[in-house]
Amino acid sequence: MKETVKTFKALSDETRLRILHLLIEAGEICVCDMETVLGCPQAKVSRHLTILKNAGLVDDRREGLWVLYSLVKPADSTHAAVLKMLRETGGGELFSLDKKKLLQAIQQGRCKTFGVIKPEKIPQSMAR
Amino acid sequence: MKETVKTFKALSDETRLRILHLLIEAGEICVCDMETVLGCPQAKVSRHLTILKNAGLVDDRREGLWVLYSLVKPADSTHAAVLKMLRETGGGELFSLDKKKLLQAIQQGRCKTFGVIKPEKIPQSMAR
DNA sequence: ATCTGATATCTGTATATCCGTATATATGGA
DNA sequence: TCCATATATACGGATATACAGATATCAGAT
Repeated sequence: MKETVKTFKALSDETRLRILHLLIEAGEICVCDMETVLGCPQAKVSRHLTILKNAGLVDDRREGLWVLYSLVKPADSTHAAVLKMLRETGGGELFSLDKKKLLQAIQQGRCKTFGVIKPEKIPQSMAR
Repeated sequence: MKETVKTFKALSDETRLRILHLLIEAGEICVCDMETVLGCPQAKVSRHLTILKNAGLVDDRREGLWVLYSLVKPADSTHAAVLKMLRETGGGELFSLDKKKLLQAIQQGRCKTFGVIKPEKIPQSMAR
């Protein structure tokens, strides 16, 4: 049950929920794109990503200069249920704005992930 | 998304998770039975119940001297998903002990809810 | 080796949360 | 009305968390 508490604590912050919903939408993106979309300073984004990683909710991998984050493949049933719940509930209005901002960043060439890092992996919902 | 954060914060505490699992198991019980089962002081239980109530996760109703708490009928999809998740994940070892303690309290006549308040409503899993 | 861009960590401060203890409120009975 | 039981709330201290700003690390290019 201790682990479950850790999971819920990780989910108890608006910025972290926005990040998770962004990852649901985009699949895998770099930290600087999160800064762009969320409008948060770099240190803040990085700190929250560390928390999500320690809670076992996201994975990271380095790709050149960048670090790309994505949702984990859920290991236990709690995580699976949590991620399913997040997908189902959608995130509300604030996240709709984030999604719009990501789309704009892509269209205006300000998105690194789908601009220069891996343009071929752009998700359906974001492709023009 | 603000509401979602509130929900997760309410879930980010071991005592509160134990209470929720207890309510899943017992259906509706009074505060003093929770004290007995959880082994927590009255004020602590009451405080956590207030937090769960403010988060919209539990309902309460007065029955004479006692106040009986139960899980809400979920209003929105986030709550429904959360409660479903709690039911599915089961709560782990610590809660198994709580369940045992509830059973013992019933058998030894120390449980108010199913001893004097509403003995006819004792759940299947607890009946001898 | 040095420079630059991207990301992570440290530090101090403000705020939030949790807990134990004490006190208040509510209900029913003598 | 007074008492006993059940529950809720207020207060103060300890710990945890979030943030901004500064600094450190890391990878690649020159």
